[in-house]
Amino acid sequence: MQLAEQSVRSVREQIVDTLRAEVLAGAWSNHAPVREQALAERFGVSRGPIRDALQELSREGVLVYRQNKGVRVNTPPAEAERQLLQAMRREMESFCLSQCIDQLTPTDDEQLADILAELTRACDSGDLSSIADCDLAMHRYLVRSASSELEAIWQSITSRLLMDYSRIDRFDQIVSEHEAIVEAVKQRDLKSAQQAINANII
Amino acid sequence: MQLAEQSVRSVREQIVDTLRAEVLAGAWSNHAPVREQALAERFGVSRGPIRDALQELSREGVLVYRQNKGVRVNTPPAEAERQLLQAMRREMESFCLSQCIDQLTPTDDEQLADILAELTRACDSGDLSSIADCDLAMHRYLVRSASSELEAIWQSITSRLLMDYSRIDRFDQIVSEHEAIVEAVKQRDLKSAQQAINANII
DNA sequence: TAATTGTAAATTGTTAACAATCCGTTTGAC
DNA sequence: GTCAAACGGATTGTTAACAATTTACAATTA
Repeated sequence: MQLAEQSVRSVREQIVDTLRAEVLAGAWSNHAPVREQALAERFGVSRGPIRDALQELSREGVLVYRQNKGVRVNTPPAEAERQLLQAMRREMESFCLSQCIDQLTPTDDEQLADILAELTRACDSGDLSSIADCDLAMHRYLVRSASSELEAIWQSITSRLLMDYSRIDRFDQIVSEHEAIVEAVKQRDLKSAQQAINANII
Repeated sequence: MQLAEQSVRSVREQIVDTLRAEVLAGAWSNHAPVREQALAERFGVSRGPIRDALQELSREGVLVYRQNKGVRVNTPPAEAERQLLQAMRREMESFCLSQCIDQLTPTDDEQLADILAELTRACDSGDLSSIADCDLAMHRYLVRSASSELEAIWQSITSRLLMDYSRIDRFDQIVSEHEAIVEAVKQRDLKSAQQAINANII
């Protein structure tokens, strides 16, 4: 894992991550169109990087793009699609765990613990955007540890699944579920970790 | 299915489709970097739409983007990843068939027959780029008929899988496999169609 | 020679202006 | 009064110029 590479993130990446967290946290309406100029002013850049970010989020499924009409927030998938996407997400994360769990180092354990701590803080304060961010960050960490190649697909599936993130009310359960994941991973117990992941993806 | 919408394709979409077909057909080296200016001149547009297209293909997994260094052709996935991606692709296409097969119309049958005819021509002439294009077009048609939402994920999986497309030598087998798919779909025989799809995805 | 520094060309990243398109409103004919 | 065409503001799409970064190569030094 190259920390130096990751700490320098492009303007587009930062905008993408910010907007994604907001949308998945339910902070945006899916009726009002998203205006490029307004976002450009908010982030203090021109429309170019904004368009890049919106395009990426559209490809990812968070937003929907229509020619000459800009983007809007995507709608949740139909139930049948949702079940398929969920099955695929479980399959991917189980696979990634099996690939990476024996190669993780104490450093990785610390990073996961850090994410868990931040998730706990976010749940305490009830900051939905931050909760969504931390929740996904932990799963993403495990996926990325196994294969950066699969990360984009995972993100695409996850983004489409979590459209109803704002309905969460049991913050404590989120924390305990992720504690179980971190603990099982720390023990290098593949079966338990996969179980914990499956229990968390509902 | 809105044909009017689809027949008007944006500049970016056309460039994306053209470049994807070429890369998947093995026409590009994965050593030489891709230059934006050269592509802009080739397509007769400015670098803007080219950058959009390259970004989309990067997100899709056909190309790999590195900050300030442009893009290059992606490398094939490791064997373990390839197997996962293949399983996911099978799962998706089986699902999409089950969703759409009873809602297809004779018009859809004709469209599939058209794609098959074009695939046959492409195999006769040995045009790898066109073969890749037609092969994917048929599968994409079925996926899109079930859910335009899933199309992007399917494309992302498929693009990463087909990196070794240029190694195909048995053109006649490609045609017969797709004939089986079209026939089973025409009969609205879900089981047979799923079998034919699975046999084709290897 | 090998390693390092400096420099210029090439390339990507960003911006602002301009063109094309969309959408609500007005105008006008019937 | 109703409908359709035309207008105008707002928004997206494209372009070309400029800024920042990388890369290749020459010059310098140990």
